[in-house]
Amino acid sequence: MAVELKDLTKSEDNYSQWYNDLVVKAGLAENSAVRGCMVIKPYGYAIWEKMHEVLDGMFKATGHQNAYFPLFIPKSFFSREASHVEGFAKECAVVTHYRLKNDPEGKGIVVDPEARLEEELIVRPTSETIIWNTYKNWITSYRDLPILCNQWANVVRWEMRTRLFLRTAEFLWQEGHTAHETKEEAIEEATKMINVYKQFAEEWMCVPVVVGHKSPNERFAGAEDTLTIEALMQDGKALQSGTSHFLGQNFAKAFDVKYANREGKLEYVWATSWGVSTRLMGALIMAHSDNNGLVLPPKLAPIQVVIVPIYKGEEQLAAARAKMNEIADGLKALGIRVKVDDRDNLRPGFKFAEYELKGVPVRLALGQRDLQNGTIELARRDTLTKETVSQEGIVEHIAALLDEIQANIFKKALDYRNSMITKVDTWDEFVEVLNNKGGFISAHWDGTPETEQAIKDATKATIRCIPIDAEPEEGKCIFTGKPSHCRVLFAKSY
RNA sequence: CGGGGUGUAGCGCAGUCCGGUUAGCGCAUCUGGUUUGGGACCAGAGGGUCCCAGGUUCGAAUCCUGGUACCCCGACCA
Repeated sequence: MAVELKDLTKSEDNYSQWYNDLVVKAGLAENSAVRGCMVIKPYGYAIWEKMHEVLDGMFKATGHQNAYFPLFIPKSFFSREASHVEGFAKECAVVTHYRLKNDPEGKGIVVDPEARLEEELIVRPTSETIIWNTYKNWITSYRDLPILCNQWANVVRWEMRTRLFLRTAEFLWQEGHTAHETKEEAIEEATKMINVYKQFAEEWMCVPVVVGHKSPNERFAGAEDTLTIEALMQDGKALQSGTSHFLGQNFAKAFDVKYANREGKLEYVWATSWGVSTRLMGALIMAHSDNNGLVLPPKLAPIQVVIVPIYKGEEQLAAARAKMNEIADGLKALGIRVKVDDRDNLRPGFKFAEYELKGVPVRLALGQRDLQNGTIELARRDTLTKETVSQEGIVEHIAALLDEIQANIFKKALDYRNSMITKVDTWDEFVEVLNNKGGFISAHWDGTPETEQAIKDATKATIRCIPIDAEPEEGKCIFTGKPSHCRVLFAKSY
């Protein structure tokens, strides 16, 4: 296998090449034969599957139910909400025909021109329109509300430029779509779900995030307010990792979804939508990985503990195997995901390197010495340290250690992130920090889209969010000098 | 869509400028043996429409024309 990652020089141009290399070599995913799409390999999918399972549990615990809506959306649905169509029109895959046939000139298979659809179908880039067209039939009275649905699905966005996990033409996600009686209830729902995402990112992925509002420029097409969780990658760029939108009555009006309220009057319903995608995989990889490969938080690692035997000959292998299985059984009894790697054709050093590349949190190595002394070698992926410990109580020790590793990975990411939030008050400082340090820049902004655009044009930095817990503070916009009432976070982003 | 780069064995590449035996190297694979506490070694074997099409030539991986795919940078991107 001879895997060697290119040197990780953070915040250099080759960071994305390094990331790409890592994703492929760690066996997570690769580019597919279809432009801009990716193949998620079993190891990568196992991580996603775990994320899916945990998030799904969190959605259900907050009263949501899963449902499924069509992949294809009639073109006409799309144009009902003006800003929505404007936001997505440029990146839609369109189905125009429904049949192929043999080329009469013998050049293989061609699209049958006779089989043109009367109305083209859009491959969903997001499902608001088809879902609201459906909700219309489900809602007549306040007694039908709220509707709290979530969909796990794939969507397609024909982006001009793609990156594994971060921006692929097709990606997996979940999208929650809820309908409510009142504005307050919808806002509360949108807030609740962004906090679910924050909790998931921090407690499961060990990725600290800032919760905040998007500026109007960055808002979802069709939303009145977009809440976001913003994470920081190791090269100092921000990654929008999940969003929750308060849609107001925009889609209800576009699809004419009214309900009879408690006074018997017809009103439009209030809506939210919220989603996270396989982009979270990119966040997980870019937030923690080092030059030896992935560093996975124990809670999401498909393999939490791997046991590698060191032996000479069949007899020693058999002896090691017996002890390894005993320890593995003990770990499994505590619900720990453990793998015994007794492959006979690979040497220990190779296996060590391989599991480091794959980010396995804890590695045990068991050899003759250990069998004689009742010890075992224990290596941590997060700190790359190893020690020889007693086999006595090893199972409990590891159970506690996994929690410690989880906490340590988060702390490391949090310390880094906090060290990369820089307050600046002048334009010169802003440019200086942006070019030399990166990360989030906390600065005053006059609140206008024009200024945000001008800053973006000048520096490529955008407002990542207006933090939800931002303290009111009087100041002057770093670009125009006009008055501002709170700081916002700027960064370059993926 | 612009700028740059690359298509040669499963993977990574050399060879291309300056055309010339049977297209080569490393890794991986298979066989046999020795190994095994940080990416093993020896011996042998298998594996190729040199991205595609056309052209020039006695002869093309190499030169010419056209096409195509992928990668990086930009533009673009709730």
